[in-house]
Amino acid sequence: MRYDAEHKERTRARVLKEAVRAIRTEGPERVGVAGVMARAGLTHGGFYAHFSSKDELVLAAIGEMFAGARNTFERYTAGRPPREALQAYIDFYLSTAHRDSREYGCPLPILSGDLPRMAEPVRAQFAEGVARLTAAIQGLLEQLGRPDAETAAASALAEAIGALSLSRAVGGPEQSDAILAHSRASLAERLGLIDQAGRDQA
Amino acid sequence: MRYDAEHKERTRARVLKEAVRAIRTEGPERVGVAGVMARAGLTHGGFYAHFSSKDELVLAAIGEMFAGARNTFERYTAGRPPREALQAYIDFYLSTAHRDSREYGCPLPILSGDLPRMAEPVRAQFAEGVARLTAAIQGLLEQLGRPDAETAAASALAEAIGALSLSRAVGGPEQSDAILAHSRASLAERLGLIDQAGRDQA
DNA sequence: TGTACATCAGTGAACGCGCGTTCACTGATGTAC
DNA sequence: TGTACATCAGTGAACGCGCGTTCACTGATGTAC
Repeated sequence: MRYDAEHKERTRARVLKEAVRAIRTEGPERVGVAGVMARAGLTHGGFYAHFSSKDELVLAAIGEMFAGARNTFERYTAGRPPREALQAYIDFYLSTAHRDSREYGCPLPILSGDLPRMAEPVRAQFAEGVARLTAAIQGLLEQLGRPDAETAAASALAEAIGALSLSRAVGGPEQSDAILAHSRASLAERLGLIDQAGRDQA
Repeated sequence: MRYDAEHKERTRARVLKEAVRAIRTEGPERVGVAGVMARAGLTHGGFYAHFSSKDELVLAAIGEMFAGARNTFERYTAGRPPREALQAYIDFYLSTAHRDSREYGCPLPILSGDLPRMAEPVRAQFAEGVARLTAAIQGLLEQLGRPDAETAAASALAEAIGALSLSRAVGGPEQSDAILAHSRASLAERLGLIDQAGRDQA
């Protein structure tokens, strides 16, 4: 290699990072090769030295997003007792900050609408992401001794994703804040958490 | 007018109907003027006799979708006692039939992902649709004597939308069916309904 | 140490394609006499 | 009743534009001697 061994890899990572940003901001159907490359400080022609097609880029970028989501879950829950861990993750998930920063948020609500039209490998990643997160929540609920942990986990995840999607879609800040607050209150009650922190933080 | 008075109106309705179909199937960003016109049995040039732009078409089509959704809610709830009405609507909403027929389903999960990128009038329609449906569910819960009807209604709607979105996004029929079943069970319990019908129908 | 060479990440012009929109036109139909 | 005319919904070629992809090239860099 003429450039040092990591050079190309670093460039690829930069392009990938910009692709993630673009998917989050514009949606997976609107990402453009030229735009992503320009934001990475390159011209569009060089793209094919790193990815064989736009579809491959999107697939890789979505993989990156799910890796990030697993990280986020870890960050909020690792080393905490189950009730506190659940509380922390839900408070984050249904926070106005999460709603407002599509750039760093959970990929599930961002991708769910476009997914039925996407290629199989992406759908498989998504399905695994859902299963993984549901299982993680279920695990916490089982530690709390809940007998219906599986149903409760699936239900909580569905509500969290639905509430976040709605709060982003609805324009007015009041209506949007209310959607998040109602779901935080409901989840706190259903899962036996304390809602205080959640309410105040909003 | 050279053609009888209703001729143009009927054509417009046909184009609009195809636009609704296309938005539901392909998503609002993918609808094409030429495609919609072709499905309506016309050539693309004639489009501008009916709509001044593609954006106007999309706006009108989405209006149509929300009108349909109000109809659907009425159909499942009108003339029924509140508990039965709620049960019927939720059973419909979280049915595999609803999941599988994007062509006739609720516009909220279909549009929520694309909405943050859409024009103001569309967002206003969406926000009104959410408010209306939440209020209708809240009304039923109040008739059932629930003190926290507002929170419960917002929470139930969020869960229903989230579960439907996830069940559509996830590929495998088992995982998808399970998501619906869990949310039906959870909502039935939370709202004091009987889940039998829901479980069996899936 | 200095010079000639080989490599290959990145450049930028060009391609075919589908899109939304425009526009001169056509021809089926209702109206006037 | 029959004929000439006016209307206008719908046609289809053309436009400019942005897209994903290709490709001949360039020039900064590492290697060989």
